[in-house]
Amino acid sequence: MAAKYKEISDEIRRRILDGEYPAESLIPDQNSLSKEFEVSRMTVKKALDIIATEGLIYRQRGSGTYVLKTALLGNRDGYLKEYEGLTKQMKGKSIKSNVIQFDIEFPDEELASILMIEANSPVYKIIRQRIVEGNDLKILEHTYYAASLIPGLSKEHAKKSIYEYIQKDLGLSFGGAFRKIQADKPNEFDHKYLDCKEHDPVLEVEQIVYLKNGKPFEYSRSRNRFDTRSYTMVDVQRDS
Amino acid sequence: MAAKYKEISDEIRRRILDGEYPAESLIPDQNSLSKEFEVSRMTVKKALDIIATEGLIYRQRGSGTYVLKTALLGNRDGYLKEYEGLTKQMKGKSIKSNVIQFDIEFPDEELASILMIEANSPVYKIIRQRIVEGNDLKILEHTYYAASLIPGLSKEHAKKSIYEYIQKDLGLSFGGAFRKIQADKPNEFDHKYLDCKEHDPVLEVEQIVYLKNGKPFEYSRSRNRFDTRSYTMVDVQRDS
DNA sequence: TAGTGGTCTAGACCACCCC
DNA sequence: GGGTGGTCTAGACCACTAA
Repeated sequence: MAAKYKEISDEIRRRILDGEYPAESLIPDQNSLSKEFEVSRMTVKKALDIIATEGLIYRQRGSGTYVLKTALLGNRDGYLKEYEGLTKQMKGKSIKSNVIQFDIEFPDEELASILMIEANSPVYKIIRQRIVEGNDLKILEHTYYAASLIPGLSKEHAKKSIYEYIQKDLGLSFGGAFRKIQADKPNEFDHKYLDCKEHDPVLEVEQIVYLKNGKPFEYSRSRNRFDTRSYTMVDVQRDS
Repeated sequence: MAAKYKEISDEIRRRILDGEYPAESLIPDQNSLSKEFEVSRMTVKKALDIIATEGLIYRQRGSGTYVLKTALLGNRDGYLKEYEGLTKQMKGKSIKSNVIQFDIEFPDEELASILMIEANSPVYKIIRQRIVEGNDLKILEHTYYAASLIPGLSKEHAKKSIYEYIQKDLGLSFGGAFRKIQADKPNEFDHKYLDCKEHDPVLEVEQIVYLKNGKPFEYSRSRNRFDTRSYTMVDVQRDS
């Protein structure tokens, strides 16, 4: 049983996306909604808070709650929730993972520091070429996992979805990620696996992914040829 | 008079950053905090919600609230809150703005659609080279403003801070932004104003910035030489 | 002045962790 | 079983907008 505010926010989001609450229009006030859903006004407000951080509505004291006409911008191409994993992110599309390297080794000083582990605590080093079918989209991922946190990882998992193994088989939850996006010149790997021409720029997303308890378990660099991928995000001002 | 939950979250954040609540430690439970600050537990929780979305703490039902050891990662280089404007973002550093072009013109079809204006509603077109002093950091900005929303913009404002004009003089507030980050090959402008070598990749941030009422007022592309700038961000999973 | 959203309370119940 | 955080309530007061 989900929380009430979650169910209500899901319902209101649906009404906006389905056009029952059209863009630019006022939606019912919080008192009406609390009567309709038979909850307290606080619970309605909490539901609206979620919709607001998603950029769908705009509230003004004394006036009401409006549907923003930008509410339907959604379905962004590379919407950056990378900790969902590429497999989930590209849902509906089939992904082929070509495992180029799968090793277990000791981290160098920098990597040990990033993953907050000791120098004698091993890490998995995995390089994969991911191919999104029917899309001509190729991605090159250099990934390290702390073996102490993600035990039993195998090349078989790497061929499918590592995140599925971590979440379903190991029962771990992700807490968030720290990311750096940058452009780079292509290297030999990129030429080979991304079909880069000699001077084609590369877009790299470097990330550290954390478990819910704050422990970093993954460090990765995901490289894309400049003309195949971009990252989009929505930033909503808090307050109001 | 700020809201209580805001004051409390500011105070708790300070305690974490100052080390009064050390990394990895448990902070006082919500009942203790509500007694200390003389507010209800709901208000304490709302304050902690803010700190949690900032990635400083981790809460576990039945167990308590911990300071994450990643809490001090802050001070990221190009932390992506671009709607603050470069001037504010680079606070402490002096910025020189070299106005390359300042025009008012009619938008083409695509731009009119992006800014949600009519084809006969004029826009300011501004190209600026921004130079962060002592940093050798150069940025090339191509910007369009809807003239109907940002009246009275002048070349003088462009030499200083346009955002300051919008916020202080016009009294407008920003609601958020939609961004796309991508890599690109350098063009003639980049060679000239970013000191790009012939094949140096460029990192471009394309953004649409909205006012609080959801109206888009700015479309811009900010270009940086690949080795001078990266964008970092923190993504925290909701829930828990 | 009526109606809106923002904040806050005091208390309640629940799910969960740890002892 | 005792303590934690998550949710929810019913009502209150306030700030603001609009008529």
